[in-house]
Amino acid sequence: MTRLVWFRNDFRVHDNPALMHARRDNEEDCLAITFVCESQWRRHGLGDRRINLIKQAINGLHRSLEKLGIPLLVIQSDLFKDSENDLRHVLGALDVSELNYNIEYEINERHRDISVCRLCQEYEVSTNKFHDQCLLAPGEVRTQNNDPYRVYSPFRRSWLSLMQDYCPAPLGAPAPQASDIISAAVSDLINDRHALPESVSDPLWSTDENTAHQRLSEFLDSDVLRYHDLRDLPDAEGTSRLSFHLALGILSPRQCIHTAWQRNNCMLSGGEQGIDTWINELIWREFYRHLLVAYPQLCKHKAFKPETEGVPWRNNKSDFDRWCRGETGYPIVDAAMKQLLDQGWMHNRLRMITAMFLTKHLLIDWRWGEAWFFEQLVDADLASNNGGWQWSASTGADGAPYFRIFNPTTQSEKFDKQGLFISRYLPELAKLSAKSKHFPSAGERSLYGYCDPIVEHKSARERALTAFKQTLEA
DNA sequence: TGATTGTTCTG
DNA sequence: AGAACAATC
Repeated sequence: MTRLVWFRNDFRVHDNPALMHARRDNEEDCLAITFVCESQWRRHGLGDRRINLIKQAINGLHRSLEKLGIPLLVIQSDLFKDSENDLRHVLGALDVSELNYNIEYEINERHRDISVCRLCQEYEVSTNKFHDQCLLAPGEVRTQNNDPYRVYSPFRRSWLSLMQDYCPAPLGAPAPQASDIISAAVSDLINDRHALPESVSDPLWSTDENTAHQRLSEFLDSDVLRYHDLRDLPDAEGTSRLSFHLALGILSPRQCIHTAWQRNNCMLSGGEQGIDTWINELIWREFYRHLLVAYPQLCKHKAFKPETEGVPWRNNKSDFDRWCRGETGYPIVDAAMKQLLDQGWMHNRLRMITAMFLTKHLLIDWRWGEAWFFEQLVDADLASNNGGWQWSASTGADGAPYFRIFNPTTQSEKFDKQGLFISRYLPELAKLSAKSKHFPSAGERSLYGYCDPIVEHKSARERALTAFKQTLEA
């Protein structure tokens, strides 16, 4: 009998509940399986860069599993429904006892899993599902009324009290599997396949699990102490940059929080300020996942607040394109958008500034921006991306009130005081004084070849206020 | 996890 | 004039 462990968005061998369960003893052999559903991923909006990185992560996983004596069957399936057929063939070819996997919470993924479980029933294969994306599974954190939380602060309070200032230790990696346990059928199946072609590695984003562990310890050994003070400064590299590893499951949130908890004198809050603040960000991550599960409309391009569906978005394609390319004439916005294109990543403060600029100053539907970020980001994650966008657009559960509109120039002066980040991505402005970099004069723009502002701040702000006000207070 | 505007208080 | 504050968006 063979146990399957299905890797989906958890490309790691450490702290992987499904993998550990499949290797709980040596009674049966264990085969890892994963499906490369490129068309499905594109349909979900992932871009080239991220898809390439997933393939790289799969190849890395392949090598890690090899060291553990666990073969990985990589199947290229196109769409989810194709992967179901492909799984059927595997179940037909092998004597499978069980299928183990860690749960994905997005709607298409859940539907796929429902039909896969049905398929397993047909073949008398038991299915074991595990929560690995949150420390407290979605649904476990509820108000006294037994409702899901809609507001962050009370969610956080409740989350912390349920955790009781404790964080369970990560699971580690399973013991290696002896090669003689592997059944002939599995060997035949594996030998029949060719591996996923090695993709070009991305110098900025390592998919290697051990490198991620190193970065985590490094961050929590020193950088985190300045996290509270530096995390809002895009030029400072004050953030962990671990969102990518979390998004692909190269790291688990438990590994992150447990390491932080240890460094924080075994506290989840009320300890060192930097560590507290970082853990708080990870609780935001849990919050958005819990929301996604509690409110399925979030998976279907719906606003959390239905009344905001009436906002008269302008949806001007050429304005949108200028925003995407970083040609709005607001330096902090443009530098940020160029960082996204350059790195497949954007600093969190800049995500808020650019998102608010698109939805408020340009009055363009948050879904356009959400899709662009999702395509470009190496850390693209439906729950967090949607949560952030709906926060900025004031359509979300616990969003910014619609009248809280960032002034991009003020944000720039506050968080990029010397204009160093702006200079990094807009070298044409390098010669300007720090003061001018935040918003160059008309003369300075034409002198250095920088475009004119796409909208005038004050009138754009008023346009957005009016649009929201008429919609929400009608 | 704001910004703006108008008012009062300070020097 | 400019800080400090409150009301409003």
